[in-house]
Amino acid sequence: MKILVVEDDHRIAQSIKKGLEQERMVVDLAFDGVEGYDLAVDNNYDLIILDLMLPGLNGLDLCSRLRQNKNHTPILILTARDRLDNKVEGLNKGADDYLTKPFAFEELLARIRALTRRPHTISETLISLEDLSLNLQTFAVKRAGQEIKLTSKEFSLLEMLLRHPNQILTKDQITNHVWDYEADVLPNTVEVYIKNLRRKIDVPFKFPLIHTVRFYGYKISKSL
Amino acid sequence: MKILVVEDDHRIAQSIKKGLEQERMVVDLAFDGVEGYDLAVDNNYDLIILDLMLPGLNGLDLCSRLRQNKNHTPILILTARDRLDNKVEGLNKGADDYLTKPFAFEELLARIRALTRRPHTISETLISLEDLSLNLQTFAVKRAGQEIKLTSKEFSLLEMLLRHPNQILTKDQITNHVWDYEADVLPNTVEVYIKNLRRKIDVPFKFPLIHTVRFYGYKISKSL
DNA sequence: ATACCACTTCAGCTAAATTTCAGCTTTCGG
DNA sequence: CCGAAAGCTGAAATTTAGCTGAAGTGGTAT
Repeated sequence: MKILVVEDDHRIAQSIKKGLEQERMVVDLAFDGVEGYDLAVDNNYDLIILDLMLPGLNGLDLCSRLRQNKNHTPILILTARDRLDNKVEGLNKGADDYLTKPFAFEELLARIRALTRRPHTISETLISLEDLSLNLQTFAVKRAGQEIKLTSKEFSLLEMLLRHPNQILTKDQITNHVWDYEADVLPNTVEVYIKNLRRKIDVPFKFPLIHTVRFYGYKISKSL
Repeated sequence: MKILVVEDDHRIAQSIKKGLEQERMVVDLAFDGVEGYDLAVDNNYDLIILDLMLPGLNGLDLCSRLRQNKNHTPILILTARDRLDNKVEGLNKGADDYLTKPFAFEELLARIRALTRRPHTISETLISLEDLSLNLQTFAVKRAGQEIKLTSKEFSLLEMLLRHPNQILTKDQITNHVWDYEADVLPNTVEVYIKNLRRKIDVPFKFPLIHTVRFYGYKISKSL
């Protein structure tokens, strides 16, 4: 999966790149519109992530130019929350989806998955580990056949854990994925969420799935 | 169910594609007439949705060319409201139905169902959940044997909920289905409609069917 | 013109989710 | 066994999504 990110804010661009690479995607960066346009026509990307406010060539124009050239690469637009009116215009110019800043990385990932998956399959909407399963379509969470109600942050955190089973995730990685990049959350916040998650999906059941790895972070796995 | 959408406006094309995929249909897109014609002859679609104003080869010509080639795939034509005269010509050239822009997605779905359902069956005109039923032919709504009067938007919203029972629908999904794609409604509008629907179909009865799932949306189901 | 009706928006309220805090427990090297 | 750092926890404080009564808007029938 090869993705082009056109975004002049280096901090956001880098954080997207880092996050996507962690998901085994290949990421190219462009910091202005012209550079972005050139890369887009020279390469066959699976997806273009495009900020609207760009030096050089603005996002909307870049978008319509590509479309005029019969380039149908899916385009995901990033826009500031107070400029929602751009949404309509963007979708008019040929963009496929949009996301308002600031966004949590998990949200971005969800959009990317939606735009790039070729045909729909059931397996993509259901992730599970042992007797725990999580339905991304209905947001239903079950363990040992029992339905469990989670809040949205809890769901998002559990989703991230389940997408990286048997792997240690640091509190830092977690805050970067689950919270938006402007949020400045304490490590303790993650601890609290882990605690609440455990209360719902671990404590009432025979064995725990979420494990603390002192000094490193947390891990979801069958044992140890 | 495999459907071809020939539409040069990317926003409309994408919104149709996204909506139909949610209904478990497979959707191919073509952005101009020639591309559309090629796809249509190479694949055996169950339905073709065709915009009239197209670059390359216009919709009416595409339509008659297919018919000349003995391709009898049902064709649904999209046309601007102020060009209703096209309707007659379209139907003459072999189209099976037409829809004026802008349309609400639920309208489109209704046409598609009409064109692709093989034999008529009762089950297709009556959808129900528990003691609530909804007749698509007569637009009659009943709960516990009692007739209920709904406005057209209320009906449309309830129909969408009932077509996806036990499944959470976000406010965004709802506005995309029930309102036309040019509408720019606030999330609160959906809340108000839900409230009015509840007043009519939930409050006067023993147990509620419409449930709020905080942060995610609404769901119609027997319980929880 | 007038009254009605469906539809949409608004502003204040309520309740739930989120975040922080302060004190507690556990772990681990010496 | 002790002290320090890391993690845990219950509850308070804060923020935000959703609810609601009422008002505004535009179209249509009388």
